[in-house]
This record gives sequence, C-alpha cells and structure tokens, in this order.
Amino acid sequence: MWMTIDLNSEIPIYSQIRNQIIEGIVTGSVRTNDSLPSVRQFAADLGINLHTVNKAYNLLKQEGFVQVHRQKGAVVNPPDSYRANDEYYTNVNEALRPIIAESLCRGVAREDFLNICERIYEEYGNVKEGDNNG
Amino acid sequence: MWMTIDLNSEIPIYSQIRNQIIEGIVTGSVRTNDSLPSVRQFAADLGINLHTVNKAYNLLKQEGFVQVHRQKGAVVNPPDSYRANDEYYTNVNEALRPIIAESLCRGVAREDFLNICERIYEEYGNVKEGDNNG
DNA sequence: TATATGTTATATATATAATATAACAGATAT
DNA sequence: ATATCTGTTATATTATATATATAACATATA
Repeated sequence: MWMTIDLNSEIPIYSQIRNQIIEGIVTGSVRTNDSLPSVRQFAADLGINLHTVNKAYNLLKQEGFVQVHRQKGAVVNPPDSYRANDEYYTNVNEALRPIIAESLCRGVAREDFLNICERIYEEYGNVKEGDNNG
Repeated sequence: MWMTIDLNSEIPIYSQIRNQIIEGIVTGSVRTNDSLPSVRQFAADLGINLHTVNKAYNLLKQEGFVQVHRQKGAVVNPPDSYRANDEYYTNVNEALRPIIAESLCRGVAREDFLNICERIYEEYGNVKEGDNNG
C-alpha cells in the first residue's frame, strides 16, 4: 500500500490519510468504485488505531469523496459527487488568503507565487478537468 | 484598533492575531518600527487573556516579523528581517500541495485556481516586492 | 516611588487527537 | 449453522494544544 504516515508531523494522522487518498484520486492510483482497505486492515498496515482510520474515512464521506457501506467498506464516488461548489470556493479562498498575505509580506512576487502553484499542478500530471478518474 | 477575533473559529485565537498583523503589514496599516499594543492592553481590547496575545507576539518574533523589547513591547522589523528564504518556500509548498490536490480532484481547472490567487493578490493592493512597508 | 513593560511560574478547564477494549449488527463464505 | 469479515457504537484513558486565571518578578521610565 502507498501511504506514509509521519507520526511527528503537526498534521493529524487522520488528515494525512485523507490528504493522501485525495492525492491518490488525483494521480489515478485511486479510482472511482475502488474500495479502500478496511479500517482494521489499514490501521494494522500503518501501525495505528482503527478509529483513526475510521475518522479519516468519515471525513472523506462527509466531503463527498467516498460512500461507506456496511459490508463493502469505503467506496470511491464518481467525480460528480465531489465537484467544487460555492462552499468549497469559499473554503479555498479562506485557506489561501493568509498564505498569500504572508508571501506578499515576505516579498514573494505575484509571478513567483503563481509559478509555485503551476509547478505543483504539473507535479500532479496536468490532469484535465473531469478527466482525473472515472 | 483594527482586528476582529472569531471565538467560534477553528483557527486558534493567537493564529488569528498573527495572521491579521501580517495582513496589516501587507496593507500598510502596520509599518516598520511601529510598536504593537502591549499584551495587556491588546488582551483587554479583545476581551481575551494576555497570554494568548503574548503567544501571538512570540510567534511573530520567532518568524522574524517583530522584535520584542522588555520595555518598548513588540516592534515591527524592517522587511529584510523576514524576506522569504528556502525554509519558507518549503513551507509554502507543503501548505499549497494538499490544497491544490483537492482543487484538482474537485475539477477546478488550473486557470481557475490561478485566477483565485490573482484575485487575492489584487485584494491586497498589488504591492510590489520590497515596497510593502518600511 | 509608582507605574508600565514583557516574562515566568502554576494551576485549571476545555477540546482535539489517538489509543485500547469490547461489543453489536449485518453480510458472506464455508 | 457457524465462523469470519465488515462498519459502528460505546467507554475509558492518555497526551497535547488552546485558553484562561492569578501571581509574582525584573526592568525601564515618569
């Protein structure tokens, strides 16, 4: 299984799991209708508690990325289930504002900042809209 | 005093203070050599504890934005004291990666994302590098 | 000398994060 | 039928982060 957990990170373990599953959807290693490992199996593989995995799965469920069935486990939804909406755009803005303010404060030119973003976009393979999985 | 604190936010109060002071440097309402309010005065104004303000000030100190004198309080450093360095660029990348991955996953096109960033940059007044204060 | 500053030290309360066990309910394979 | 695997729920415990409450200390200044 891909996925590496940093126990010393300030990012909670369940957030690390969530983020890496979303990364998996982007890069194509996780596809629509894929079943994620069971909470017990995944927890054992990572050497952590099943409740931590469960928390990550329920977060992904709440955000529309997966559906949790009692028997099939967590199944990845089709892209239409988690398309960006107004709420998400609001969240992105609120997340970016302090980052950009600090960059501006530290003398990072607009062009440089946009280049950083573009580099990350390319790192994820220049996936086209609606073409990231399915 | 500008600065509004949202006690119900999931963002810690000391982070809100830190972020808004950095915003103040960007917009020009806080300038080099300005003294920030004393921890007791600021805490009283905001209706919070002085230790919460002190934590924000020490964070800003650790990040190079201010110098804390025993008597003068927290004084804003000149821009050269907090210019972006390699460590900061690493931090920005780590902060942006999960945001961009999720945007990509949710079908936000690269152009749209960059437009959001540009809009925020313009919101802060298109300050030129090295010209944001001083 | 009084006052204001940041600093340090305790103590407490609350919330979050993570773990540890245990049991429950439902589907599936043997 | 029975064993096994699923997510789920329930309790309890530990550790850490956040925020507050008091108090005292050291130092510069009016």
